[in-house]
Amino acid sequence: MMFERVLIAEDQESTSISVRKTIEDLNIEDPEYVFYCDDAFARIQKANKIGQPYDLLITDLSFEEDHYIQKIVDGAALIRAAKDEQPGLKVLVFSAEGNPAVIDALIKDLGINGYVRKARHDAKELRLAIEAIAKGNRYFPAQMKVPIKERNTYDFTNYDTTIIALLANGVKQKEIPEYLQDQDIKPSGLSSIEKRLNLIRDVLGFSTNEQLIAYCKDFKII
Amino acid sequence: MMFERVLIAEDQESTSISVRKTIEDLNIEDPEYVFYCDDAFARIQKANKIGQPYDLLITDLSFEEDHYIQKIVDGAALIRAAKDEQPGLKVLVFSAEGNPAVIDALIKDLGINGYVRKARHDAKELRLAIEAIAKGNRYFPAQMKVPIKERNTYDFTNYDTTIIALLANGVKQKEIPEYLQDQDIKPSGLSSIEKRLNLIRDVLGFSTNEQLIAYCKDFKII
DNA sequence: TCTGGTTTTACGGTTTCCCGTAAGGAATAC
DNA sequence: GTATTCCTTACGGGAAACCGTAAAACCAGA
Repeated sequence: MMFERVLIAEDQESTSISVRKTIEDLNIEDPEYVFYCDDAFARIQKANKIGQPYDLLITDLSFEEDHYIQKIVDGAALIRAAKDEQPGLKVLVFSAEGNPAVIDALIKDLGINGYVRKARHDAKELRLAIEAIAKGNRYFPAQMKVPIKERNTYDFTNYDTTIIALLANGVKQKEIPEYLQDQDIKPSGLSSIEKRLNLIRDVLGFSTNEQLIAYCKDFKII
Repeated sequence: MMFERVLIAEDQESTSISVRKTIEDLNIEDPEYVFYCDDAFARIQKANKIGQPYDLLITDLSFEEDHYIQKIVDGAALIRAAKDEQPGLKVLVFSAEGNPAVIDALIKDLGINGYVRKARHDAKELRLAIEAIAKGNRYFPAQMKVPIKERNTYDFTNYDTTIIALLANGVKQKEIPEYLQDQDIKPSGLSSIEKRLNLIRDVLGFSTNEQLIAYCKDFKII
């Protein structure tokens, strides 16, 4: 039982065209497509109201900002809003993001039904993913089963990222307490900050703050 | 006078499909396409040898690594190799990369003829760019004229990036001299390293190494 | 080979960071 | 109320980074 009503949220025109083509190759007529998250949500909302809800949302994760100010600025927020409006909506994420932690979070927190990485055989994969989801299955890249072990998992709290972001902005460690006090963030003592950084470095096996910053940039933690 | 022989180097299948479609819409028959840089270079080389060189190369910048080990691993290297083989070859870069410094380097160092950013209206832009290049013009995003001023331009040498990469890997500053000696990189004195870092931070207006690492990660210098 | 200039290195003082220990404070249990 | 525990902060010694200065090495050209 193939889908009938599909919505594509993807800001890159060229990618959007390809996705549409893949959909049409599956004999799904008139896939709808939008370039902004806000538009996507508006359509989902309206379709749901008039009793003709979408069967599947295919969405990118990162959307470029431009002069049209948007309420929903990325795919994760769109999925959250969409599921809120229509909990049963199937969601397939199509993104270049390769960080397992990010994908894992989407699966766990947002309950997405599939993930296809923009990569060498993405068009073929997209087709397989849609077919799988149509059958009630889920579709995730094969590597997804492995990487859970290899993660030196440390859950960065808001507190952690605040401190690390300050360091990355050139604030010296001993100046951080005043910054935290300004924003009423506790603990603000220099010792607490030192301890925290020490803990993080220790858990991740790092020896310097420089290494930590590099890591956080690589994994988009800051 | 439109192009006759076009080669597309793009590893994302979905994007490749769209680019081909755009080409065909311009009445260019049988655009060739490859998913690996090495394949692209091999075709350019062969075509040149038999006296039927390509008119235009459309290439991405970043190519995903997989189990096929490649000699040429990114678009910049491909362009360099291609221009070496066939200096007159027109090159259009089609990439998600938005950093003006990167694009500028391509224009200055590699003499590319056009750049289209993977973004909201990229398919339309791609068409315009191809038409412009076919007429002997160049095509670059409108914003390209502005950002030259806003750059705190510092030209990172190999030496600089080596040091910074070591820092980002957790090597302590005072340990760096031995690393450099192992690789016969001079100067290797701790003082020289300190001076160099001091200079870089100074030019860019940074106060800490952490800030420098963050910057280098953001701009893909390391 | 000498000389002038540049680059590299060595050295010291100061600041910052690192890290262990202990003192202070707040919340909870008894 | 006070004991216990947990979290936060203060302190101090040692290591590393920072930064200016001066000595040493290097490298032209005469």
